[in-house]
Amino acid sequence: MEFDQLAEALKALGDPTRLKIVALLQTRDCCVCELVPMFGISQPAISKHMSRLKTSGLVKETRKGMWVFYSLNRERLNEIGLSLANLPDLSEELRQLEQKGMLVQCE
Amino acid sequence: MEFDQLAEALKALGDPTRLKIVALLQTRDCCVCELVPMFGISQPAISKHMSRLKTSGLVKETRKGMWVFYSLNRERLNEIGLSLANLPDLSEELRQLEQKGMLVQCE
DNA sequence: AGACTACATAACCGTATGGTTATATTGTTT
DNA sequence: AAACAATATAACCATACGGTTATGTAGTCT
Repeated sequence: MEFDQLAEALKALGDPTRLKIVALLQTRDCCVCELVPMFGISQPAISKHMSRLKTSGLVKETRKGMWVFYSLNRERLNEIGLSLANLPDLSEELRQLEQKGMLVQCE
Repeated sequence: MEFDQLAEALKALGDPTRLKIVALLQTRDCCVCELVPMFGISQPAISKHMSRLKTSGLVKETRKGMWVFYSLNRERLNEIGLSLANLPDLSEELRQLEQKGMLVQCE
């Protein structure tokens, strides 16, 4: 995964409310009206959080009558964790920069 | 790890520049003056990024003469990855909320 | 059709963020 | 001591963020 995309995903997870929502969705799917009383913030606030989680691929929505059920995209969450545990090796880029003299080796 | 603390760490990683710095530090320690030309942003900008990474425990600094070498705290990075892969199970909290009737079970 | 419910979107607001330039601060060198 | 180099801090700025209230939209139920 590219840095920009991974950073975007990490930023989506880097909010306590969204992080807890993701944890909740591990247990079971939830609709917005369930999440509102849990977090004590307004319905639009929850909607925006869900929208952001959806944009970064962490959550899928399923319309069911009036309700919109959000479910966790476990593969995506797993992928982010793996990317974080396995960040790209930039030693080659470092070597090239050093060769071009663009990199001062301090010490 | 608590949600707030983990979210804080994820937010620290949720910036492309900082994420790439962390990846670079996997290869070798760097001082600020090396990072500046790599990213094409100002020295204070790099300093602030390093400060933030240090605050969230992802990076350690070692003063060596004029330079400050930053090194990756691999344990910390690992810990964050593990926390993300192993988010708390909130099923008990969900159950309690349902018992109190504070949670509408939709459908 | 009309009222109601769940959700999304819009407009707004205070604060955080990521950058800048200017100015300490600290160590090195002559 | 004076000049210089590397880093940090301060002050500032535009944009992003996380919340709010108000309003639109779509499905449900008499």
